[in-house]
Amino acid sequence: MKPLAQSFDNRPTLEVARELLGCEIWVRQGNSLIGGRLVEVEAYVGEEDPSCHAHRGKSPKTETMYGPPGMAFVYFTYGNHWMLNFVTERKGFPAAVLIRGVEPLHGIATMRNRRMVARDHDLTNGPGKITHAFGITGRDNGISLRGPRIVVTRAAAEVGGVIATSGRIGVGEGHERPWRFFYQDNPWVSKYRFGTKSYLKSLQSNRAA
DNA sequence: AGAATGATCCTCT
DNA sequence: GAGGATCATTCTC
Repeated sequence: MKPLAQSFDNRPTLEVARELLGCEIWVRQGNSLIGGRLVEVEAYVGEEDPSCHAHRGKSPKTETMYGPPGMAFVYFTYGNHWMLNFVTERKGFPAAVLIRGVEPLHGIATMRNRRMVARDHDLTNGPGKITHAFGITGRDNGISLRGPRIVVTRAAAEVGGVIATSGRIGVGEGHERPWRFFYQDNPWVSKYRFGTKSYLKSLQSNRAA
């Protein structure tokens, strides 16, 4: 299980995001090993990006994003959910890739116990679902993605499928940037699609509030 | 299939 | 106090 090299992470975030598709994430805890393939990601790039949490500058909350590449940036949102990000670019430049969709490869019984859903493609087809299924929480913020607990590796074999892009989901200003990358038609891609009526509606309610 | 709603709580101000 | 890079459930057609 060979982790991605630092030279992989320390590049423009859009390149890293695009190439993270097909890579694998592995989480060890005790005897259990959970693994999956990344099928949907989003890039958040620098203080100039209005959707990036670092848009308002450095704070204890965003500090991990300013750190060296190859770390896990984990934060809490909407009362229930942890979000897992892959920190990119040089130390001091805040950028990260949000992991939104994962295709389960290993430890599926454990995921089912945690998630309690009827269909396997509901196990990990969304950012909050992934952290729940993999057992990732705020305790993991700032730890390395080169192990020992969490390891991100290159794809074991060539992964087929058409790669598509779209605007980012669930964000207000900046949503129009096509910085979401995913495998078209993969069942583990999250359900909320850019451009749907419900998505546009959520934008309106965000503005009203 | 699409739309609406409530859950629920960590982190910073 | 307020703000969320969401999810499951519960409706409606």
